[in-house]
Amino acid sequence: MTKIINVIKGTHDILPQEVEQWHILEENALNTFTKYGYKEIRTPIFEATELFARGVGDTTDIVNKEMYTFEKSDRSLTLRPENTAGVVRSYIENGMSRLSPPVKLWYKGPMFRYERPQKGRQRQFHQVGVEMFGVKDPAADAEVIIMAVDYLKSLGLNDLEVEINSLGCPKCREEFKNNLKKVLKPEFENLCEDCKNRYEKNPLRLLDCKVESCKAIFEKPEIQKVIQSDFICEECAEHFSKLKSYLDKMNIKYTVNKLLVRGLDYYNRTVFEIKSNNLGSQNAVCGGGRYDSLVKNLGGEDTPAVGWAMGMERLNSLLTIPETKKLNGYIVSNSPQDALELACELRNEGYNIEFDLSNKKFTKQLEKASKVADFALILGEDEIKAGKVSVKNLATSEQKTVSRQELRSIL
RNA sequence: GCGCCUGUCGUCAAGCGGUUAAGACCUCGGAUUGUGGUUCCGAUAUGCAUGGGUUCGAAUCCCAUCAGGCGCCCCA
Repeated sequence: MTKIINVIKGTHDILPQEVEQWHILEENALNTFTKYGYKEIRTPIFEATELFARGVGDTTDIVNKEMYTFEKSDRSLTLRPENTAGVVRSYIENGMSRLSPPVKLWYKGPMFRYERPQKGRQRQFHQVGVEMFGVKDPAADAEVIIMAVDYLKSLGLNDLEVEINSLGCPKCREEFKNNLKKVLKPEFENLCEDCKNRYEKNPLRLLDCKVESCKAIFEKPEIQKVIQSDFICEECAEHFSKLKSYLDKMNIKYTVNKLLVRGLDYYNRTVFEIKSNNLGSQNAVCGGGRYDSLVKNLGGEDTPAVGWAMGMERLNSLLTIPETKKLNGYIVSNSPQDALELACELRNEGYNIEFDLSNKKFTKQLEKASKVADFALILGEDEIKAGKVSVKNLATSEQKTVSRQELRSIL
């Protein structure tokens, strides 16, 4: 037997029985984001590798080990691992800084990361996300978070936890990093391998380590003192406290998590995640924050921005599978020509109609009809002769023989 | 990239060294030549992820590869 070809590791088919859920995610996204004045943007699935190296940051895991990069005509191209860099590129390239701020954009689509697949993590996955450009005020941060919660509510997801934190600006963060490194230096040799790595790469992440011996080290008073200190500068602190008060006023429940640090380099000040307890270890459905220097770093005008992305597969696994919709009618007939005629006629008027194309036995056709449709439209010899059709309600077994015009009032 | 666990029909599975590889659902056919959803019969794995090895004998034991699950890292 010829060998079959399988899907690539970390990718999967979205089968017909699952696709209805995706429609729900997409329709609710369009409706919710439109309410807030967002417009959809669709950017290419691959971009210049440099965009991600400069945009996402070349010290990040995403850029260092997770990108699908290939060469074509002497160019280095990469399948997008996330879409913020692409949207920013488009914002700059299309002169959107000339539009009156805020510029509000949303997107959905596949992203690619070369990672070890597990639940809630695949190599090709889908994100829906939003980006708002041009507003420095924390009202923007608040609105974006509120919209995320609103969207999740529209999907029936009410009990998710919103966590927020402030990373400060590059300047105050640098100071904190240095203090942290200084106080941890004597303990460096006692840290786990991962933490030794993080010490150089991203000291903020150290605090989140799950290894017991590391946790014990962090408990030491002189280290706790640094961790607990409010390292962010006055301006950043004000931004953060305004955000909190906006959220309070809008009755958005959240917790401040000082250990919340996002792995993408472009974030500053506000970062947030929305988590679920039903997702295993990949428990964040939504992640985002402010990235005030990204537009400038990619060659645009200095433009503040804030946004988030949600993993659609993760959202999906939290939703209950909707029942598949039944057809309006299934035509039962041994005359394919008449069945086809009636089917086309009704379909043109917007009805969902199917009929048997292989001329199966009457009982088989009716059995099929009962499974997939609300009504059986029986078009036998007698009906054809009389120019009528017998309509059977498959839930109640009621059956009437009617003219084709009368049919519309029943369906 | 690392650690632990798993892999039997389209799906869910029983089997744990010698069986004709259970069973259920789905699908298809029949009982039922124009009346379904109930019922009853029947069909459907020369095969146990793939490749090696151990053994008189392997779905069952061992090794490798591939794939999946969980955790770490990281992230949506």
